[in-house]
Amino acid sequence: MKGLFEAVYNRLFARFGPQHWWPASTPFEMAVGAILTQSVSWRNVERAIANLASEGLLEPAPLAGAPIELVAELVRPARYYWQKARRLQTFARHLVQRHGGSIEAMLRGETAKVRSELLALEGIGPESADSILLYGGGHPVFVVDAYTRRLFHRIGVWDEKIGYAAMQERFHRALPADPGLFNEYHALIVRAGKEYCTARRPRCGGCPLASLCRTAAEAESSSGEDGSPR
DNA sequence: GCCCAGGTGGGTA
DNA sequence: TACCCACATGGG
Repeated sequence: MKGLFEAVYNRLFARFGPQHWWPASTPFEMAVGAILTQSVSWRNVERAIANLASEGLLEPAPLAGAPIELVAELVRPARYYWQKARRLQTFARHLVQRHGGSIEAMLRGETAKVRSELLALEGIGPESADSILLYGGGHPVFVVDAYTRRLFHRIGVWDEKIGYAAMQERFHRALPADPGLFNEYHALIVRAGKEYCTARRPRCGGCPLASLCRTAAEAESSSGEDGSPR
């Protein structure tokens, strides 16, 4: 591991410890969560997953065969529910038709091949595909997301408008291709992001990365010049 | 009442 | 390539 990427990891791990990701009991449930969590808080995803479980739909074949009206109603808490119901069934049907209903079978393939297979499915973009590869299949692929973009932008590592592939490449260059490390690092970024690095009002006080961070430094200095009380 | 959350796909210039 | 928008719930 090199430079800033190593320093950030060490600080986050020292503060938060192991995150035990992904929060799911099977690879298929993990993939369902990856689709449902798109632009939605995890709390709402948990409700949707519990609803699917209560109807026995956390398996590829039953989910693939269920009426879309039922699936949509069950995943309603996860927002965009018609769209996500369709995406879940597209994924489940792909597993049934191409892999005997086994996500493990699909994930046994070579990384680049499985990735392009996932990306070809409706509703699975780079982040969802990489999450499924890493957290569902143990492939050495670093997952980046909105928190990663924001947090490392505020630290001064890259521009706010950097794309997914460019961010991912920076991690792949800086880190050894270790799935265990990638797993923990991404989870730690999300943990820190939720707690300290939110979009509108970051809470830099107490953030383990504050001494590396421009936003935190600005908040600190401006409190002594312009924006301060009295 | 307002903002935002572990994105993706489709459209336009 | 670079933006813009639809999708459409629940919590702080």
